[in-house]
Formats: sequence, structure tokens, C-alpha cells
Amino acid sequence: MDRTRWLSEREQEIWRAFITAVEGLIDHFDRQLQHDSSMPYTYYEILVALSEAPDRTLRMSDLAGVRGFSRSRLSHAVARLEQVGWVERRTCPTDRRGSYAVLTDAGFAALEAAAPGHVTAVREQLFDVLTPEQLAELGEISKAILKGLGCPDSPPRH
Amino acid sequence: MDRTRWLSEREQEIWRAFITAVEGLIDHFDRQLQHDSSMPYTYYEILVALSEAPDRTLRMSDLAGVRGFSRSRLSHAVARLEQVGWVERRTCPTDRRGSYAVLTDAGFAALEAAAPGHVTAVREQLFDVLTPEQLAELGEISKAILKGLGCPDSPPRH
DNA sequence: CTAGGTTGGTTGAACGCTCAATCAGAGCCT
DNA sequence: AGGCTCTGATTGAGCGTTCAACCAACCTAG
Repeated sequence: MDRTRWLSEREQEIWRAFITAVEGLIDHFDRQLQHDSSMPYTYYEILVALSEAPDRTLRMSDLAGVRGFSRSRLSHAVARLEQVGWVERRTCPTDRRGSYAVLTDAGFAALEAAAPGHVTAVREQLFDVLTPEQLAELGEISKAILKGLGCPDSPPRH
Repeated sequence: MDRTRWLSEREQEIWRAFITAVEGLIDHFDRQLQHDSSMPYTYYEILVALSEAPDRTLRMSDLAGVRGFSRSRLSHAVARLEQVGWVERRTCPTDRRGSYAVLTDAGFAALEAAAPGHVTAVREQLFDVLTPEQLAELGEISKAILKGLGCPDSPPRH
């Protein structure tokens, strides 16, 4: 017996449009950043998170938690960012297992240089092609998906 | 002068919810397939495309075009799929540069084995968490994004 | 027919991510 | 104090993707 609830024609159409659009979008943003600023979108996200933190500093695990990265992924990424001089590691004095990641001035400058191009891309490919109603709906849809994934609703800015 | 049209608070909220949800979703589907069927989502897509083609056969470039893969990416992927015996390459008699990718019986079986889990995941994490109105809207939104990316509207099934 | 460009496809190096293994420090519990 | 577990983080191997370089076969203009 086959208990699978297969997708209807209509559902397939929605699914394919969705997944294609989303992969295309991410790909577009990733390429734009890589091409214009020599960083993948992932690293941009890390720089943003650090730039918004007090003292531009975050515990590794907090930084990982903010964007749902695995410890390993973050560790590799920060190693690379350290190598290009955008981030520094500092050991945590109160818990000697812990590490801080600190955004350097060079890192902040790189972020400032990358931001306009990235934001413009996001605006052009996402916000400009949707109506205000669609955008509002997209926000609700995203929150519903996040809830379904077990992520807590994005916390209000402290 | 800074001509960048930055995102408003509200827009940032939507953007972050959207990108987090979407990355979480893709990640979820990818892990599910990798874990339960030992294939990344990309390969699943390739198998699906082949399974729907006449004679389960597609020119490499057509296969790449269908899902917007680069030639290189597809070439590497098919090499891997050939290695595990799910796809075979055949040279094209009329154009000796060309290659056909053919889904093998083993490949079809692997696809059949993987499909229920994948479809179930898609239903649970996407279709089940949205209302019918949201789904309809998501379809429209996706099409608008695709158009913005310069992709032709998904063509009606042949 | 042939030279130059175009097209279909492959290759290899570099890089980012995942997974599993590892390690050291911290927090118990007795 | 000693042992156990848990936690924060790193490491290395393996894999998939990208980019640029490449090779052939096709095509077309002269």
C-alpha cells in the first residue's frame, strides 16, 4: 500500500515554480557577491551578524545559532575569514573552551563595500518584482514555514 | 552620494524571514534525501527530469537547461551518477559532440525508492503549513520572481 | 575547401559544506 | 579529589560546485 500523499498537478506546478525561483534567487545573490566582492553570501551573513553585535564580537556558538549554521561550518568559515583578515579569533577568558569572533576594521570596510551591491540586487530581484500585498504575504508564508521547521519565530530585536 | 535604496525595518524583517525559511527548507530536503536515499537533491532533480523524458533520455545540454544547471555542474553530476550506475552516457550519432544521458533501471528504481520520502517532506514542510490561499499566492510570487530573473515562464507541459 | 568562430561537453584546481572523530575545558555527583 | 558526562570548538576526509581552460565537432563566410 502506498500511503504517500503525492502532489497534484497544481501542487507540482507551484512546487516547481517555487523551488526554481528560490534556487535562482540564491544563486543570483551568491554570484553577485562573489563577483563584486569576492565573498560568498554565507560570509556576508557572518560579517553582518558580527557588525550588528556589541563590540562587533560574538561567541562562535552564538554566531552559529543566529543563522542556523553548524559549528563545523562556522569554524571553517571563520578560519577562512581570519585568513583574509576580516575576522579575528579571541579566546574567552571566563570559559577557556570558548572562542570569540571579532570583526576587524578591514572586515567592516569589506562589508560596507559589499552592502550596496547586495542590497540593490535584493531589491531588484525580490522587492521590485512583487506588489506590497505579495510582500506582506511572503513574510507571513516565511514565518509559517519557519514555524513548521521548528525554528522559533524570529525574535524581536532585543 | 549614496544612491542605494536600503531596506526599511519592515523590509528587512521580511527579507530575513524569507531567506532563513528558504535556506532552512532546502537544507531540510537535502538532508532528508541524503540521509534516506544517499543522494543530494540535485541528483534527485536530474533523475526526475530523465524519468519524465521520452526513452528516459535527454541531451546533456537540454538536461542542464531544464533546471538551469551549468554544463560543468551537470557533467560532474552525471559522471557521479554514472559511477553509481543510475545513469548511462551515450554518444549522439547525428552530432558527435553531443552526449545523451539515459536513466538506467537501477536509477529508476532508486528514484522510485526516494520519491515517497521526498514528497512527504515537501508536503509536510511546505504544503501542510500553508493555507490554500497562501499556496496560490506563493505560486504567483514565484512566477514573478522567475520573470524578474529573466527565466521564461515555466512552459506548459509539452 | 578551409579559416575562424561557435557550440557541446569535459577536465582540474580551488573552495565551501557535511559528517564523523577528536579534544580540551566545564559541570556535575559522590 | 576522582570519574562521567556534557559542551564549545576544531580538524580532516569526502563530496559537490564553480570557474576557467580546454578539446572536438559543427557551421558558415569567403
